[in-house]
Amino acid sequence: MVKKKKQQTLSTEDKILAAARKVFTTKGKAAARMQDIADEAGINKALLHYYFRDKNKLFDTIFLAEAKKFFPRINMIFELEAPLFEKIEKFVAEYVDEMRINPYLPLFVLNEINHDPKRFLQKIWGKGTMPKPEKFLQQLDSEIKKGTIRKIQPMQLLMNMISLTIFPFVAEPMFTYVLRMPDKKFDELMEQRKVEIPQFIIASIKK
Amino acid sequence: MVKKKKQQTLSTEDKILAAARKVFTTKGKAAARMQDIADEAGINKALLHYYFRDKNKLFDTIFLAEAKKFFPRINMIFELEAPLFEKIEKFVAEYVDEMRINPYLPLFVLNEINHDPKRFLQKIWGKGTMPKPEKFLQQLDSEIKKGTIRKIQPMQLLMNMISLTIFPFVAEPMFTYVLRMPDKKFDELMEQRKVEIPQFIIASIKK
DNA sequence: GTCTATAATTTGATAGAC
DNA sequence: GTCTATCAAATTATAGAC
Repeated sequence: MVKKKKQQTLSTEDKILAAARKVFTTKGKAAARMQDIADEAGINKALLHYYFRDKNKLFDTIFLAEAKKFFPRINMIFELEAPLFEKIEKFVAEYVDEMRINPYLPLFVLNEINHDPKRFLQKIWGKGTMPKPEKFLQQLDSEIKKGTIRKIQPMQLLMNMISLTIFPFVAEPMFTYVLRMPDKKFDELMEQRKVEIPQFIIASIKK
Repeated sequence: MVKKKKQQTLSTEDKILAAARKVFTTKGKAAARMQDIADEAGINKALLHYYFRDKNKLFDTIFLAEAKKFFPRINMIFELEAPLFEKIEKFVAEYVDEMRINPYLPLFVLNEINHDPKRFLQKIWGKGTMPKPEKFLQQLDSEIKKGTIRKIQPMQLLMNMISLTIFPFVAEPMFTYVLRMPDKKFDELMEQRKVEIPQFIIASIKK
């Protein structure tokens, strides 16, 4: 018995959070209006300030929650104990699943980090969750020495893996336009990529 | 004799454009302040409005110029008449060079498109420059049939190529932080990618 | 063309009734 | 907790002198 709510109706706080999430992630922090959020939540501005003192506090709450969906999965591949190819498959599948649900996620997070890196580093990201890529990079080194995969700079391979997985979601509007692709077709392609990306990587590095 | 300017000092209009470009691309449209731009240009706000009627007009001027640096190169690979592997190398090298000079470029463009796709499609992108990927996709099909490269969905390969090339620049702040990488090291890695990416792709698809 | 001063508008935030 | 009304601050835009 985890959830106590018996009603389907959300609490005011939850309505605000859902509305704020929608407005902030689609418009960005600077362009988001407190009035937009109030309208979206079906309440008035004063109530926003009652629950969350000001716009910055509300934004931080949302951003932190979204960043937690985005980053821990990168961490995961660094921590996970598994054979290399299995790790790659798992990483790609998890990320694609997350982003098919929340396609706005990477662009929102990357953009806000870019606009205010210091705030992000100091206030948002606690030192406890600092990712440690060393283990994964060492695993790559070790596989190269064993001769399982061809010689390649581990850092480059890591970048390739992350780029292949995340970028299409960052560039969705561009892709659907440049390639004249309906949203449904795009979503199908993303689903296929859970297989396509690991295949592409492994075909490139396996000896 | 292309450039007529004999003085090193820029015209007021050029100073404004340079300042606006810097402020818009680093802060984004919504967070950019006319005062910031005036300060950066070393003039006052009134003069901004004298040269460009309002913020929207100024922004459109900047965005259009930046988008033109970003998109035509995608178009290039669609139009170019060359063997496949050569095309890939050329595409990657051109893009990486452009983005090493303007690392902010892809995130700025993709973000503003995302925040207002209709404005972008209707006002900014003329139908004349509409990219036509068909030729490139057909070339891939043809190479697969010839047996030069393994079976792969052309659309997926195209996405892979673009993702590998552009994403690191979108995610620079994340990479330099997560991988604890000084800016100089990042720039070195990007230079290497001009070779690394074509190698990575070709190793994956060549038969 | 360029400036100072100021108007007009937008927007975040608060006071106070219910 | 929730609302209406209002204030205060920030920001775009203009008027008018030089």
